Amino acid sequence: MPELPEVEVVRSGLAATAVGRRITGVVTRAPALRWPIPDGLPERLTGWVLRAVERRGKYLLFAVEPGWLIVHLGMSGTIAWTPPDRPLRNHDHFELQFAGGLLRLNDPRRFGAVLWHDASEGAPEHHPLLASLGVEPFSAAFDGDLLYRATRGRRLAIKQLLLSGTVVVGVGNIYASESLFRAGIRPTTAAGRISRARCLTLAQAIRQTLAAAIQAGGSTLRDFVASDGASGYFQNECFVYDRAGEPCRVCATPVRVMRQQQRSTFWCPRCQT
DNA sequence: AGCTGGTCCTGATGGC
DNA sequence: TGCCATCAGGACCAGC
Repeated sequence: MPELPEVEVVRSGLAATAVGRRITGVVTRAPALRWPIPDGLPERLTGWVLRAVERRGKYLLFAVEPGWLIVHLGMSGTIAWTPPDRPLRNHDHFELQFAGGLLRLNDPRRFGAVLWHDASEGAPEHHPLLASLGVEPFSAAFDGDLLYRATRGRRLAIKQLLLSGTVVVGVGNIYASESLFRAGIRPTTAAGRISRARCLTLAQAIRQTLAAAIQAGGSTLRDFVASDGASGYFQNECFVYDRAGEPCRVCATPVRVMRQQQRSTFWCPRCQT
């Protein structure tokens, strides 16, 4: 489910509602998501005030004095405030308790992650999973120039390069199709054959697409909700994603769908060349 | 049965 | 030949 916009919507919701509150308890109800949930989280987290909720790519970072709780929502994860009297649902794997509030992580497919990065290991950027991520799309480091340099010599299709997260993070399957549509670039184009000018356009399209999605509260295709339970509505604003056979919003040509690396790619054969 | 928002790992390939 | 970077496919999992 969650690509960068959805994770950012969750992050900003938690930054506004959870930061500054003291953690009163931690409950782990599953031995593992994608990886084992580390032992000792209750001891590491309980009693500390949550200092910040940050984001790196699609990872959420909950900062407390001894370190960072790292959470990834995978394909199907949600983390939201839950009434204290609400019975456990299936796949409620983890929870953070605060005075007067309860955050529950629910993840049916268990592709997500709950991990710990100790302050003694330095900044969380040094965590093995975060160390080799591409740049943040809203950082000054990300522009058409970077995209141009990073794509030279690459024969991989641009859609797949965007999904890989090695150049820029946060662009998943929905926003890769949407960004390429906005940039007018065919998803199968070899990354290394995209001109400098089109790299500039694409970098801009990526930023615009992600920003618009954040503005819309993310995309709720099935089950995404923000930390307050709200659905996103960017799916209604998509130009191509999940619109196979429907008329392109720009030229009315039927939107096409194809498979790239086992993932659906949606595109307009007329607008994208 | 086949599809779904992610991404790590493995093994194959290709260039120098 | 060997080393490296790159790339494709499989794996994980539940729900519809």
